[in-house]
Amino acid sequence: MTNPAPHTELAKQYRPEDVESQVAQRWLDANAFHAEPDRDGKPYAIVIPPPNVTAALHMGHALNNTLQDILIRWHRMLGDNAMWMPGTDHAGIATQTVVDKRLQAEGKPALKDYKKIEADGGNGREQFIEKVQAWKDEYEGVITGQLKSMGCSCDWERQRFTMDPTCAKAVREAFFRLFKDGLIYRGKRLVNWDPATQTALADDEVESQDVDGHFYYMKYPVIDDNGKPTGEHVTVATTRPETMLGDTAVAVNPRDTQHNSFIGKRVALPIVGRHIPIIGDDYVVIPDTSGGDSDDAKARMASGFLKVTPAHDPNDWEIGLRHALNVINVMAPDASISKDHGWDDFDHWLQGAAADKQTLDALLGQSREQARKSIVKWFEEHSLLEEIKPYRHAVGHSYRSHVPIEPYLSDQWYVKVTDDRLRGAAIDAMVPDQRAPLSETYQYERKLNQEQLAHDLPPSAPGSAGGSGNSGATDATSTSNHPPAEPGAKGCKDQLRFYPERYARTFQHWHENLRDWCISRQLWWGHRIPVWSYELSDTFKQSAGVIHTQTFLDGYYPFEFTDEDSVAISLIQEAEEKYPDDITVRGFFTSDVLDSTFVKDGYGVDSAVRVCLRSDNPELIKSLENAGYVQDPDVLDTWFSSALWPMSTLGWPEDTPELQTWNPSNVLCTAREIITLWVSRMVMFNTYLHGKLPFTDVFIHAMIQDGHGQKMSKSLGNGVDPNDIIHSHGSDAMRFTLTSMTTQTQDVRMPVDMVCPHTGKMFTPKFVITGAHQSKVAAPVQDSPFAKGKKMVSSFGLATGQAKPSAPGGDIPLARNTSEKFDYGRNFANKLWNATRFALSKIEEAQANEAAGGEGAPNLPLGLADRWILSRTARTIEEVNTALENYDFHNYAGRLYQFVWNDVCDWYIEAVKPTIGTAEGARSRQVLAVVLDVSLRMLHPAMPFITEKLWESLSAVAPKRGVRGLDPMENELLVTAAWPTVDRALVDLQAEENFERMRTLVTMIREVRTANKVPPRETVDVSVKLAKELAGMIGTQQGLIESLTNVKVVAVGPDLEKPDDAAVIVRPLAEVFLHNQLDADAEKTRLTKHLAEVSGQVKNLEGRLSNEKYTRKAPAHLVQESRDKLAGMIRERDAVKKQLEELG
RNA sequence: GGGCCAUUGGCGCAGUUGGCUAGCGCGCCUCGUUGACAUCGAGGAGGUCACAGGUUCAAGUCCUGUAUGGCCCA
Repeated sequence: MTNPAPHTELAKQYRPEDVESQVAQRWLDANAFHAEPDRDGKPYAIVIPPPNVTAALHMGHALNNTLQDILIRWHRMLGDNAMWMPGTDHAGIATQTVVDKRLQAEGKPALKDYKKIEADGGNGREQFIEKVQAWKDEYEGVITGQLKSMGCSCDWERQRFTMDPTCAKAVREAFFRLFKDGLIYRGKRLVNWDPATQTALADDEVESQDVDGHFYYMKYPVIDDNGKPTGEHVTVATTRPETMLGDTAVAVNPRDTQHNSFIGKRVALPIVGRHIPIIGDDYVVIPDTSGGDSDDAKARMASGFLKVTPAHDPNDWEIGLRHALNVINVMAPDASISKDHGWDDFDHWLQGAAADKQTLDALLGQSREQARKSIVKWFEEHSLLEEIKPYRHAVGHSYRSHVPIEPYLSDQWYVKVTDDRLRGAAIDAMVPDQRAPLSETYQYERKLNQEQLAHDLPPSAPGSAGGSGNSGATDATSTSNHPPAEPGAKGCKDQLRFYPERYARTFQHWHENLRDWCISRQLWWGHRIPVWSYELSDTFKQSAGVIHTQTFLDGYYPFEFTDEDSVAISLIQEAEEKYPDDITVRGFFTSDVLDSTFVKDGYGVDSAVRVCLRSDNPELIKSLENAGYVQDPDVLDTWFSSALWPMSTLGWPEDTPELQTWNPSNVLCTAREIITLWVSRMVMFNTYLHGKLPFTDVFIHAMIQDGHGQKMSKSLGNGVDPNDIIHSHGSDAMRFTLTSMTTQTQDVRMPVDMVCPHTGKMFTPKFVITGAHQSKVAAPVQDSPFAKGKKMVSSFGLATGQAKPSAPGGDIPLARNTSEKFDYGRNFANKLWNATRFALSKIEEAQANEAAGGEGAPNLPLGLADRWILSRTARTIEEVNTALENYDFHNYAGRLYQFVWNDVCDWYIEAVKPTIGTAEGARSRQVLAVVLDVSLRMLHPAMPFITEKLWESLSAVAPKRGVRGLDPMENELLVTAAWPTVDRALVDLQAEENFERMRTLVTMIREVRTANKVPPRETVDVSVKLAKELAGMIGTQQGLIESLTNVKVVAVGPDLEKPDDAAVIVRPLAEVFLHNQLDADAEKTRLTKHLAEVSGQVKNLEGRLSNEKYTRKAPAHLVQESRDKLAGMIRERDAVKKQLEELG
């Protein structure tokens, strides 16, 4: 043992700041967190949910990582080969936005300036990415520092970042394989478009918010075959009048008897002049006045006529597909009205009678909000506006920029997650007892998909990873030295289990209702899509009839190529021969043309040759680019790389020892919002690409809310930095409190207080209401309640930029947050500290006496208290194990809290205090040492710093604890010491029972003393009346009872008479007489109350037992229990009654 | 609209397959500091378990409905 640290070094109070860095250094020096695949022990792995590099961690992360650390430390102590993979996520859109905002705030060139540089042929993209990279480096450092301060025992040597070369390689390979297998496609579809950041978003990046809007009722004139108005009108109802510019039909429900006669007629679109058909479609809501459902708000709002704008509404898009309608996009990417992004018939209809060129010209360039006003005004002025009704409805908003999403027609890349090889595998991966019966819709879709796959794929490898896709010519060669996946991912079936299990339903439901995943993002920060495209010439397009998506391919066309087309195509054919493993092509000249996913799925057609490269081959890329191929400018959705995290961090696609050892990992710890975003995708990718699950258990923990029940968020600045809590309470206190607060059902509400930077004192800040959600947050600037006139900035002020703090020590510094919730953990840490300090002092004292010629430790028998606490220890180990096995962290912490504080400190230490320093206390010293040792070991995963420190001291003072079954293996550091094992032989029912009796007597005596106002320091006489068979046992514990209650027990027995002037306390166990201490009034009050209680109980029990049904039907042992209890209660009642009578 | 969850002393929460006098922490009241700890110790007060029905010998726990709040998905 180096540097033994005797108890004398231990301060009177636990001061975390003195201990944490010192202990952390010892772990570091021992490289205690590092694991190697070839080490002994069962593999156990956790991959960290990589925090975004957008900002520092908050309490939610602190909880998340504490729980992972508990599991990892526990398994490390169990002797498993435990590895916790750390790292961070690049968080594409979030980080790009944050950096752009900061650059703007600092008045430096920002994103739009770099975009201009790029557009002008400069390296703007590269320059901007450098800025983001710098931000990433900064925050990666901050986050790593926070995790280390928290004591997270990550394998830091293995730390990864989702965009580092290792992860990038995995992303590249995954994209290539999915592309090759036909699971990635390019489609022209409506996407969720964020006009502010000008990128597509996935469905789950859209938040729906209720908005007060209106229903507008606009009249369109009906025309005859010659385009002449018939004088009739149809009234369409819409919440978005501005999209009427792109209307290509009006729809009526064929079952709507009042309106279906219009089907087949045509209307002239006002302002635009376009002639559009009136079609019949079931989707249209029948108005309540026309027989529709009057309980349906939509039926009450409906007019019977639906304007159909396929380019600007998802439902209309579907209708458009069903009726082969034209798709007219009337907006630019910034959601302003534009004729340059797919409004191809703009000029065509200008001649029409209904067109209003002047208005149209004015509309161009207007924002969607302005355009709405202009168009409504126009309809009003032309008497075509029938009505406006208020209507509150849900509108999708960007989770990042918070502006309303525009459904926008654009070309994007998709992962075909609806393929049975992905979502089917994810559902099959669930353990059967958590899998509900599949929905009928899903079963139907699945059957169709499986039939299609059986047709498309070679029968030898159904659904196999790395199997060939649905195009013939280019996929024939699919061999490589990469790890083979198990066919059909059979090894993944029935393995995935959720804790708590109700989240399995969320997982399943999500998959059954899945839509394909849009993975391209029009951003710069992220993994660039490894596809080079050659846009085929107009000559080709026209020959193929592929001018715009409104025309679907439905037959053969005489293709015509230009010379450039031919060069581009032959280059690919040569490259495919030269690099058969590393290149995959999709496009019109391959067999795709006959067997195209795009056409078959009705997603439109493609007009380019698209080449995916497995890796960057500079020579090949150069020749591609010379031939006119251009790399896709987009990057991948962040979750694409996150989905590979459990594989990429371990070196996939290389078949590394790490991958073999730790994939699948054992458990993923996360919050429930992540189930759909991340858990699902990891399961699909790991299963498909590697034939294994990413993890077998998913533990979903609570979310941390602020004191007002609001989610902690970066934008609200109501998140609490773990370092603030570590500063005010210490890391262990934070960890232990968080662990205790996490139950299986409830989210955690944590009132946040502030620390005044001028005085160091805590106070509750002033709150203000802010933002769209009316959130309650700490006002940006706060007055110090302690130092008059002094001010400070809140974290909300900082996060929103509403206030700028001065440097620490300045006029208006930033205030740290804190919460008195953490007092719980701090107090507990202090208790543990002092209990150990006490034990060590006693052991050292005794050792000093022995050295000075005192007695050696004799082979004394264990006393009652010793036997009791050892029994409790054995039980506690069992209970703690069970709790941890079930991810029941609340009970893990709770049991240990109770054990250490109530059992060890309140009773065991108090019981042995009089003797522990003497020769007869030698065994108790050993027992205390062992009990503390076990406590420290079990608490270590939750409170690593303090336990490591105390264990060091304990080992220095008492290297051998000397209790059979619980002695530790020799080890220098607690972090790698063995987890305690249970010795059932230590469970001692007799000792538990007798100690419990002793404890009851002590409590009785204390109670009657207090009730009769006996000063604590006064030693008084008591006598105890109790059953003969118990008298002997109590007699042996007499000294213990006396020392714990400061009394003199003068008599014990069954036949004692109450002395005159004695106060009495009665329980089923015994009657205790407190001599010469009667406070008659107090006694009367107390006993009267007691009598009422006991009488009530007696009545209750008599009632129960007189019920014949109860005695017949209830289990016999319960009936007997009731009888015994009743007998005791009656004795108790009679004794109390008698005493009351004597008092008069 | 669909799904999930919650409602237990002033506050924050436990309460396993129905079965000991419904627990814990904070707060509150009374008392207590020369040796582990005042970040403490001893004792105490405080709850018709949201509401209404039902099942059962027995309901905080199971079932149905209602109310309120939260989250997720449309």
